[in-house]
Amino acid sequence: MRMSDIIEEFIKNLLNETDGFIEIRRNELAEYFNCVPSQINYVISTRFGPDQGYYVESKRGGGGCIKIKKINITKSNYLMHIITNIGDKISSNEVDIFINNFLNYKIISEKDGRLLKAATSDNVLSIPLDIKDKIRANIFKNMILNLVDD
Amino acid sequence: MRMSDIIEEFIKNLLNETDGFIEIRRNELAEYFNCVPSQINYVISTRFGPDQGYYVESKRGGGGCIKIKKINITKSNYLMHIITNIGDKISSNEVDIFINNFLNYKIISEKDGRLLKAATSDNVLSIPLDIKDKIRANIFKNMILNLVDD
DNA sequence: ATTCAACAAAAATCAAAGAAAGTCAAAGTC
DNA sequence: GACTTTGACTTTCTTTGATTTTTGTTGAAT
Repeated sequence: MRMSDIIEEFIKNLLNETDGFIEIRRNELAEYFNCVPSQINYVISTRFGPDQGYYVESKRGGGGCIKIKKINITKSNYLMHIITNIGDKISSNEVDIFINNFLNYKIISEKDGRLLKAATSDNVLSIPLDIKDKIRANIFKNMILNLVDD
Repeated sequence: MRMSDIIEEFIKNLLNETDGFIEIRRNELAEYFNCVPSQINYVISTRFGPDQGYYVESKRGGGGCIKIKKINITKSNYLMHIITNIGDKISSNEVDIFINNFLNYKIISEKDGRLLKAATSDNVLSIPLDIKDKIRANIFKNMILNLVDD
């Protein structure tokens, strides 16, 4: 398992134990996991962005820290937000993260998750790079639209 | 016996031992068999496609891997039958007919029908004609695979 | 008591290196 | 001729580390 995944899980566990709000010391966390501090930034920027339903704030300098808040969302709000905020291109990895978050928030079922993945994964979409991410965005949005109200 | 056949058998054995789902490291496997990594791709693409009842997904980069899932055919041979009989290309119209039939026979839910449609419709797949129907077949088959067992 | 400079303590950034897997076509086999 | 094997090259994702930016602290000068 990747270090990034472990850290991600750790943070999500923390969030679950604390009603959705935590404050972490970047350096402490990095030391705990025996990685460089900037890895924490990597994890946060790839897995805890606003599109994933998290609000992040931080402060540098002495006593600095990173605050992460899990945004409370309703299903249709959230999905609509995603749809309107996805640009006209999206990578396989980004879609993956979205799907995982949907599952996390229990917004979609496991089966819907599998269907979304099956339709957007890189293996399945074996088309030229320059259009791949566009088509993926298309498919993804269209599918999500059909999940909004039920 | 050919190398590819040996690898194929090896993977199938793994799948049998693990309830039909495995995660492999391409490089490890290649090293184990003393072949070039891309041979693994060859084996997978010729023997573990949707037509053979396997769903495959993978991830690159550090910690990457290939996941193979065997779909239990006996549970729902109708859908499997469809998959194996769709060629490597399919039009939007044909897909629609399939979906309607599925619905008619209550093989899938309304929602799944909508998702299938959303991912395969012609306006979503705005790619050159020569590859469009191929990609559609790919998406369709892989989605159906994921409807088979639950 | 206030101000300012120097220092220390975080966190952010960004690019390079590393670690997988994918692609494609040439060469080899049967 | 169809199927396999091989390998050079590409793409994707992660890890690492040097450098920068921001914030807080301390202590001397006014």
